[in-house]
Amino acid sequence: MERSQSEARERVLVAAEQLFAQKGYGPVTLRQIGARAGLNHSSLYHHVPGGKADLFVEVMERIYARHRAGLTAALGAAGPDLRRQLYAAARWLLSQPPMDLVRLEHIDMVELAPAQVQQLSNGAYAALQLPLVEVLAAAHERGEIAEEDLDLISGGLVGMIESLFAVSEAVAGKSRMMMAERLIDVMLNGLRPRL
Amino acid sequence: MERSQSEARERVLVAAEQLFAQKGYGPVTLRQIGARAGLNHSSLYHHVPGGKADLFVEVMERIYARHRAGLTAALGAAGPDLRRQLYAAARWLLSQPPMDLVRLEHIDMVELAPAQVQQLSNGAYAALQLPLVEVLAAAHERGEIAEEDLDLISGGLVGMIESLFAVSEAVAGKSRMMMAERLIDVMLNGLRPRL
DNA sequence: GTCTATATAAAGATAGAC
DNA sequence: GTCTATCTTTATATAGAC
Repeated sequence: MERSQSEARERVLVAAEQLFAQKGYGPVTLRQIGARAGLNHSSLYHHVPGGKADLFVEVMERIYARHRAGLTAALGAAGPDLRRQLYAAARWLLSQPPMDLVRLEHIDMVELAPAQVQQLSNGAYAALQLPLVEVLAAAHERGEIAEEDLDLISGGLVGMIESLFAVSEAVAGKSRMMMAERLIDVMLNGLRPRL
Repeated sequence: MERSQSEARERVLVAAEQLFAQKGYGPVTLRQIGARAGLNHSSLYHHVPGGKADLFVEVMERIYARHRAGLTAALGAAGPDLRRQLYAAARWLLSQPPMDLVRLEHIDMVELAPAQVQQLSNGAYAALQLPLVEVLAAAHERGEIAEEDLDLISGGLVGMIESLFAVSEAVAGKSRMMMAERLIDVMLNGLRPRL
């Protein structure tokens, strides 16, 4: 093992994951992470000598890995129908904390070193875009969708679904998943009436 | 005048607007705002006695007012065609700093008092959704769009366009405006081929 | 209106005892 | 591995001179 794969270290990573996913990089303090992991904040440096920034990058990698696995599994379990696949992707994304890639790009990453920024950018693309691009490519080959720029489409879909996290379900009067399904239907069929 | 409408106060509000729009609430310090306004940070309390939180709310109200006016003007100047109207809305949104409503809802607002939260939520809706809902309603009456839930559609459109702020134009190889136009076309016509 | 000086709190990080 | 204690910095906020 290349790192101290202790049980306490795992607790630290889980605690940091919950807090970073919820509030981003800046607002989370090492004392909060330590408290949630049952440790004094100074003990974190034993498990993650690189400090807060290194901890954030490692935790984001874990989040990306889970998203990539979760999205791929959801898409695989949805069967061959594109609409059901996109529903499944939405269900997965809405089951997780918001990724808020705009915040990540414009706020969190500003505080990190360039190499860390590059690492996170690549991870986000592989986790959130690639699985969707694959099913879109298959649908494109079947002639079900016309558009060729699948990166653009997958990004637009993810952005639209994630933006539902800004909507209060109480105010909207329906669940985010219901809203996501209608928006996906619009993306598939278009706002303009079909003849 | 109910407040000290001095020239220095205006400089403070402009400086705060730029910084809050760029980084959100937490990461911005009063010292940064003061420096940009040419004032010691302690002098800010003369112009905004309520401190950082009050300053943020007042500044966000100004941002909302500008968005509402800018969006309405852009839509009006676009003429009667829905596609051109949506293009104009995208051009406006992409000309301004990201609003990042997910961050606002899940991070910034957590640090504010409930009354301030309510005020900001209402302002965001009136600024970003209402102008779009109006043109969508007109198009709906002309029979150009089938979907009835116009709040959902306008929210999805805004979220999709704003999510382009997470995309590097250098990586994508095209401008955000070009991407926005293609996504709007997809929303209008659908991914599925029209016969 | 603006400043200096300061109070108070909390952040990231390190040293060293156990 | 974990702690206490501390260093250093920086944040919001206030008091009071000018």
